[in-house]
Amino acid sequence: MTNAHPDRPSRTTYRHGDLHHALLTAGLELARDGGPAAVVLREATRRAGVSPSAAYRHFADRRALLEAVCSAAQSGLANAIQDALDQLPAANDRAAAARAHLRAVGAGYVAFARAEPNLFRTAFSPSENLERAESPARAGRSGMTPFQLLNAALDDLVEAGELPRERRAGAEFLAWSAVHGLAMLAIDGPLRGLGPAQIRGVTERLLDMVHHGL
Amino acid sequence: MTNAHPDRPSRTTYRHGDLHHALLTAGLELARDGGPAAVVLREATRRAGVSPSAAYRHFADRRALLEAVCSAAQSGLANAIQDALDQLPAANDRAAAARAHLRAVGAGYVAFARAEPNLFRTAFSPSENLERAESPARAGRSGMTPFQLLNAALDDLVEAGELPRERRAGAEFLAWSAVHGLAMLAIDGPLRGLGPAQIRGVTERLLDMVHHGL
DNA sequence: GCGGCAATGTTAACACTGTAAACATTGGCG
DNA sequence: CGCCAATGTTTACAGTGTTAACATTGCCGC
Repeated sequence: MTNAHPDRPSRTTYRHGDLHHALLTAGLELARDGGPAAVVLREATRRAGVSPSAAYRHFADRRALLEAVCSAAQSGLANAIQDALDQLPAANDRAAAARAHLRAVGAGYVAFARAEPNLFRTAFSPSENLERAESPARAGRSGMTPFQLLNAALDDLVEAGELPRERRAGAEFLAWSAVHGLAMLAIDGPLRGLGPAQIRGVTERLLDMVHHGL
Repeated sequence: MTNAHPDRPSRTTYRHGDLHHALLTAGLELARDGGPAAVVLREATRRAGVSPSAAYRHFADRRALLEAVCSAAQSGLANAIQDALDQLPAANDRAAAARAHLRAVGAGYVAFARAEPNLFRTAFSPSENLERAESPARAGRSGMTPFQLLNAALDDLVEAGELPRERRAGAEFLAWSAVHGLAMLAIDGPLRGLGPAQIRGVTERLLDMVHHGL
């Protein structure tokens, strides 16, 4: 069981063609079912049908690959949030729409953590990481990173008159803290055992807390 | 630099005496300056002045050692919270005291994360972990785990009439989510660069949010 | 007291990892 | 068309977790 993809079509050309992309894809696959610790250089090269050292032509070291995978995972998170936003019904009440907007961001965040716990863990694994929360590599199809999607929702809340402008600054950290913490509890913590409906319930309550407390 | 403790007093007896404890201590030291990934069996045995395989007489595998270290780290977190509680001035206002009680738990939590980021990361690293949030091994000098200290604070809040009893159930998850998330942002996230005073400020604001939103 | 057993450590080995240096191949540019 | 830079391979080394076979010795029952 050392090789999940024993004999890949075993390319005939000497050059691979798009090894960088192949390694990233393999790494993402490894992360999806194994978390950050499972993204291993040699296994990635194996799946790409290439010798171990070949990876060093495209990534400085294992850490560099892991960070690329991590960015891809954050991009997936951004898409999950976007999914939640897309399902938002068109509302005529501006204020209610803004509130729903913020809630959808939180709900999408937690939903992704539950659907892809290993990718979620990977997205937030390496230190020196979250710092660049706005790197384009972390963006989803909307072109925005999870952090930016959250900020947009908060801005919307202000413009809708639902959040006093003087409380806007820093609010993203409060909201993010709450949602991120909940996501962690939901996949690794005491909330792990709960079913989807219950998780949704706790999430709603937490979003209430954020809304009232912000 | 493969061995930080080159020639330990190199015991004369064949038996070590308390290898289990020595390994755990070494593991904790490794975790303190290197995080969960740095707690490595062979290095721990080296520091204990013992051969690599000896560890297997006391821990099933590396994971088992890591989990023991993790419990110890949580115990440290419990003590940090207790420190914050101990510094609480004796108040005569029951309600204010209960509010301060909860805030102290949150503040101690974040303070520990900032003071010992690697231990904090270790405390919450292995999956299958937070589940047993009440294991005695995770308790601090008060005999309570971080989770139990939080619950006690919330109970106090109810008894002081500051939290409606019907909103008590599950409140621990909301409060924990917020504080835990903030702690993560403060050590690995965008809040990493902030100074102690600024972190205290954000923490206060977050605790306001929790208090108003609970 | 003492003999043997079970607990504890040691040695040696295996399979795996990341990484570097020297070498091989080849696409494309002058 | 020939050469060079980019890309991939081979080989090697140090480090890791883990196991099996062996060594030592504290302690418990006779």
